[in-house]
Amino acid sequence: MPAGFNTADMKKLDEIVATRRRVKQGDMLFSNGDVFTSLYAIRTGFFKTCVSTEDGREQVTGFQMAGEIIGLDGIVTDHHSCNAVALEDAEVCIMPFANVEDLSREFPLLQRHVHKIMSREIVRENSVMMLLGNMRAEERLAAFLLNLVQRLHARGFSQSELTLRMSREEIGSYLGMKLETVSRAFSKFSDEGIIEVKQRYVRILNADALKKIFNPETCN
Amino acid sequence: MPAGFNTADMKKLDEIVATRRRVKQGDMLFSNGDVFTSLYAIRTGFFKTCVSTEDGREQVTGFQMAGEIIGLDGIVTDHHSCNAVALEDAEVCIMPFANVEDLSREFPLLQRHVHKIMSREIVRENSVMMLLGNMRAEERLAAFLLNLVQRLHARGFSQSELTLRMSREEIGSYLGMKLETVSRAFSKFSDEGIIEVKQRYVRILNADALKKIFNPETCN
DNA sequence: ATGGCTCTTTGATGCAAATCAAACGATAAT
DNA sequence: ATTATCGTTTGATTTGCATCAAAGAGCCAT
Repeated sequence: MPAGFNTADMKKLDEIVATRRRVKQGDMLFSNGDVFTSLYAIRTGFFKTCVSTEDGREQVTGFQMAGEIIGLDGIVTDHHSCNAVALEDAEVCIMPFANVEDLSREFPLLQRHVHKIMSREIVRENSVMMLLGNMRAEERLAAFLLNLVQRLHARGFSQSELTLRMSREEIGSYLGMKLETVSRAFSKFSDEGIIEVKQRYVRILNADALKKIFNPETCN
Repeated sequence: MPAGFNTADMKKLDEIVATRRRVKQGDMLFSNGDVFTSLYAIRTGFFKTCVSTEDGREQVTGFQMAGEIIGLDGIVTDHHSCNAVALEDAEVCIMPFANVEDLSREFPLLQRHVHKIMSREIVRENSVMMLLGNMRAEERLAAFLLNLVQRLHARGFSQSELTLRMSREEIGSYLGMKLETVSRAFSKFSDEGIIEVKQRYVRILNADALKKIFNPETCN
């Protein structure tokens, strides 16, 4: 929540975040076709969102962690168009969207906040399109790791160590590559001494090298 | 604009759409780094939006036509993160975002409308991610053509004929493939009698066949 | 018309990633 | 402990698309 509210305001704002829901690992918070009523703010845990075709192909559209908002896809049609799956036991705040809209009209700061969240998601997806459309396998994985660790660092975790919450297959689905290719890219980075990998544990030994792979120009 | 307003309201709402701007073919409406002040509603003409990396790779993130809104990317940072280029002479309504937000607080219907526009963009990008991550070249082109013609049809144009406003290279950039591959896919469809192509003119002869290519399951 | 653009098509070749396949490691169940 | 299961790694092979290359088509300016 953004700053700049007095205590009376805060009380009102707290209401939209009043009810919570626990989601067990592997369970869906919502799924394609569900009626949309609420946005969800992740309190703890880790989610993936994915869309799928009738013939069973699945595309992971994002990985979300504490503090991030999911469910925005449901606004346009009043129905969700993707699945949100907990990759570990999680807890979310349920924010009934009608309340969000009501309070947004009352509090310009909240309104602005909501708009920024949606815009941020649009911009994020733009850069995923760049990833999928223009980058090679290793560039994609480098970008993915840097993005993950940066978001974790912003939450107080290490900027060089992380434990992946998702499988190689899920990473591959997000990055538009097969699990074997993901695995090979991990091994390559490991061989080159850029990272240390042990299953889902990853330590970044040479962040600059990763950045250089992701974008050869920026870091000389 | 959504229905359901009285004339007094409409007058106010008209204000946010009061000023217009012409954009010549090839010119940019806004570009990466520009300060964000306004959304733009396309009145006439055709745009592409694209992001690019420092090393010059470009990804077209969308093609927009009359009635569609561009500029949403700028909200989150107050600066645009992509370029909007007119693919033909165009005219847009400038909608200062501060006004949009002010009036959204006053008119719930407008507020809802703005939210839906942003959500629609998120959902669209989700399906582009599916396209880029999971589909083969011909599936992508089939999906692209079907999407384009559907949007044109919704605007009163033919559901079987269209004139492309973008080059093979731009189509390729959007779909994550090279211009030669785009050209080959066009030729293949043409050889199979699914479409008729003459440069940028395309006539869809067998929409069902296109749908089947896009999604083998749905149409038996 | 003519030459000089740009865009498009088509062919030949190369390569990055997919696919196929098998072994390995970690975890959970008996 | 032993087996089964799932996720991961690694190797061999195939393939779809990229790349390289050149010719053709449309368009503009002179």
